[in-house]
Formats: sequence, structure tokens, C-alpha cells
Amino acid sequence: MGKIARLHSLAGKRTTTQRKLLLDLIQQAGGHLDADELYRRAREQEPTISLSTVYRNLKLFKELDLIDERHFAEEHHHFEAKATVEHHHLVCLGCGRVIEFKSPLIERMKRQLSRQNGFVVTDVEVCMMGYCARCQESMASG
Amino acid sequence: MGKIARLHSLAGKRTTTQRKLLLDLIQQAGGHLDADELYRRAREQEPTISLSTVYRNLKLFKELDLIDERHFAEEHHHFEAKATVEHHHLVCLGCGRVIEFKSPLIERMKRQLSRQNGFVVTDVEVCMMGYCARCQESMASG
DNA sequence: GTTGGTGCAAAGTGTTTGCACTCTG
DNA sequence: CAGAGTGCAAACACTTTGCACCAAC
Repeated sequence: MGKIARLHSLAGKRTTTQRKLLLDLIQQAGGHLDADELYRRAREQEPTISLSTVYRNLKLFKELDLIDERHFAEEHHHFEAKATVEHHHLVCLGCGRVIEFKSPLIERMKRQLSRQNGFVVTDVEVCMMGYCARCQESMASG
Repeated sequence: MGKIARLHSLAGKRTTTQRKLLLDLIQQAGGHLDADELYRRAREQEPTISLSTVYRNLKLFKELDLIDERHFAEEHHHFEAKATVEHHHLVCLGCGRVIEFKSPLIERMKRQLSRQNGFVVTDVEVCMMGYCARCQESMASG
């Protein structure tokens, strides 16, 4: 899995206005964006940008390992800037809020798998669905 | 979350030939099916069945909690008969094979989350991606 | 007999692609 | 100034829906 070190984030790819804007928006966002939300935000600063450009660059960023793609229980994909620390997601089925969490248990699980099945894990997605404290309250009272 | 007990699996819904066939196929399959694969198998026994019927029934089965829907890193969804025992998935990026596993660590993680965030977890999806033993070998030799 | 379920075709999503034009390097 | 990247529209893959007919209850 040797990977050639990248000199800067775009690794020789051309730095177009659109590409830079998209990358900035993703990194600023902090949270999770889908292609459409990113498109909407990008158009505020670059009204002629097209949705294809958004998709093409998301694909590129993924290849360059600059972003992670997430598959929540929805039809479309979500993206987020590559995490410095691996973390996972709690999705509240009440309000739709996505809460990030991390747990050392996941590392242990990886190790267990490689020991038991000889499987080398390169990427983990943990998605827990349920109800956040707030939604539980409003269900109890409502 | 109160749920009226179901008398039998289809809970008052009509037992059509197609519906029964689809449910049988899913339960026999053991593994993971996508809508198209299910359609293909169903047509072997019921050549006039339509893809819409497959989708409509998958939706119904999901509502009746007879199947689980999975979101591997692909465009379409996979389904499997409701698991008696909660288990999770290893997806090999080399050969595409899906290996099931279970781990007590996941229960612990759930408990930790409810303790730390007051979040009640109703459903968990853990998807680990990487390379199975076989694919590691062929990468090393190839 | 009602009316829920089906098959078909048409529409709806989210995403990708072909092409001519534009701009980076 | 070559060719990577763009905008646009058309194509794509998967899923849902409207409608007329059919069959389970």
C-alpha cells in the first residue's frame, strides 16, 4: 500500500478557481455535505459553476484521499474533509442530526479481525442509528 | 416505539404468489442480495414478475422488519433476511466478497454511547473495507 | 364484489459522460 | 499553445409511481 508522497494537496492537478473553491468549502464545512449542498454553497461565490464540476471534483478529491465518502441510510452520498482522527457517526432518526464520535473499541475490532480472518482493514464505516437525548425527551412528553 | 405484535410475518397483507416467492428467496439466500439479483432469481420461477413488484415488496418487508437494508460502498442497496444475531460486514476491495462477522465489542460500544451521549442506538451498521487473505496473497505474488 | 397487488411504461433521483469551448501551466 | 478542466445537455443506473387489469380475501 505504498503511496507516493504528495507535494501539495492537488498533486499536480490544475488549480482552477472552481476546484479551489470546492476544496475550501468542504474543508470549512467541518461537517457532512452532499453534492447538492456543496453545489448550492459553491454557486453563492461562483454562480456559473456546474453540478458536473462538483461531481468530477468530488471524485478527484476522493482519489487524492482528500475527502471521505460516507453512506448514511440515504440515497445519496455524503462527504467530509479527510479526518485527521478517525471517527464515526451517530444518526438521529428523530431530527436527522449527525453526531460524530470516536471509540478505541474500533481499533481493537480491526486488530481482532486481522488476527481471526487474516483480513487487513483499510477503511471502517460505523454508522449507528437511534434517538438523541433531545428527541427521546420530546417523544416522551409529546 | 410500541409495536403491535404481528400474528404472522405478513401482518394482514395479502399473500400473493409473488410476495411469498420473494420472501422465500430472500430467506433462502442467506447472504446479501440486491434488487436486481432478487429479480433475476424470482423470474426463474415466475417469469412475468416485474421489477416494480420486487421493489414494492422489498419496501414492505423493510417496513415489516423482515429484512435489513445494507449500504455497502456502492450505488445500489443490498438486502438480507432479518438477522437473528446481529452481525456486520467485511467487504474485500480486491474480490468484492462480503464476509460476515460479529463482535461483542459492538455491544460495548452501544452501551458506551448511551452512557456518554444519552443516545439510544436502535440499529448499527459496521462496514469494514480492506483485503482478504486470498487477495493479499495474489497481490504479493502477482 | 372490494380493494390491495400486479405488470407495464413513464417519471424521478442522483450521478456520469460527450462535446465544444476555456483557461492553467 | 496543448490539453486538462469546464458548462451544458443528454445519458445513465437505480428506484418510484400512475394506471388499468387481476386475484386474494
